[in-house]
Amino acid sequence: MKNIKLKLARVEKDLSQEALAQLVGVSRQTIGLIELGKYNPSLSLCVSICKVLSKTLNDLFWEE
Amino acid sequence: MKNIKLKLARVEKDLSQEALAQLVGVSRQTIGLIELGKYNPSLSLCVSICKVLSKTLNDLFWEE
DNA sequence: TCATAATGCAATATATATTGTACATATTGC
DNA sequence: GCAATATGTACAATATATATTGCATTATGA
Repeated sequence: MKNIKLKLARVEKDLSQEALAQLVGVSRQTIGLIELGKYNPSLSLCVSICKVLSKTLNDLFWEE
Repeated sequence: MKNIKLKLARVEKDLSQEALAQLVGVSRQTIGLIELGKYNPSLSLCVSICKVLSKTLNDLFWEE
């Protein structure tokens, strides 16, 4: 399932996938694939993304 | 850093590492190593653990 | 319309999570 | 103290996240 919440949080900060990737320190594809729900990031990567986007794990990665 | 919160949540449910591992569908070592903070689980594994323990990602894996 | 940036997508390469097995050390109940 | 169970640890093997590159497609703005 796509991660819409991540995409929204990124766009809210006016960041491209590439810009976010650089801030987080991963490749652009990694961000793209996570948004597309095509894989399963590590916890530390999720945490890094959250911090860059000023969100928490529950905000971006928890589905009720 | 050790994941004390995970260990507490597990013990609260009166589960051994092995019992939790079986409920989650991973090996005992994986649970043990996560509690010891020796690695970096995948998001889907974190979510599975949370669900078994009736917690959320922020409860178990978010450090302020 | 054209140029450019942003994004999706695929193949291959590498790093690392996770497993299985096995053994050592703690811990707990008797 | 002893037996049984729970936990830490090590190593090799495997699965999978992530990187790299390159190209196709879709926006977006002049």
